[in-house]
Amino acid sequence: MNNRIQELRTKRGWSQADLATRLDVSRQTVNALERGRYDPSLPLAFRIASLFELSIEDIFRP
Amino acid sequence: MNNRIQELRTKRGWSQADLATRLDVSRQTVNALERGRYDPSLPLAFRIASLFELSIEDIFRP
DNA sequence: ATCTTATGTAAAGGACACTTTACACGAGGT
DNA sequence: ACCTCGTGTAAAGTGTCCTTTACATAAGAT
Repeated sequence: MNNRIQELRTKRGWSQADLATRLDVSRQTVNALERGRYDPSLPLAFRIASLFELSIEDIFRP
Repeated sequence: MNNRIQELRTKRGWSQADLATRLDVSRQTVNALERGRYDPSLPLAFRIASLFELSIEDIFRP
């Protein structure tokens, strides 16, 4: 599952650690998501979409 | 996380086993999702949304 | 040259997502 | 009485999600 997390994060000038804090996950989790090591849980996907004010479908594509 | 899976399934006259087949998961997984025992993975959430022709946000709410 | 910041990665562990097999129960049809 | 169908649940196993701790490296600032 492809995602635009890195693009959306850097567009805002945030580090992975910044984003991790805002999502209430570890920095390693943000790194793993950006590098495609695994997909987020559904609740985390909702937090990501809400933070970036986009729909889940706009950020992730199957 | 709340979801409308049972409502959408019964509206179509499908059994849990019918839905499981269409989603390519076990019947127990459908039952667990409907009963709120756990949330689907993100890929499965996409398959559910696609099957019902709705957005993930229309089916699940945090 | 040293320090800091950002990123990538590893290992070990806990919790969750999903499987298969199996059993129980109620409702309806014959 | 029996059979089938739909649903609920349990136990054991596998893999994924996410954690903490820890180390490595590159780039930039001083």
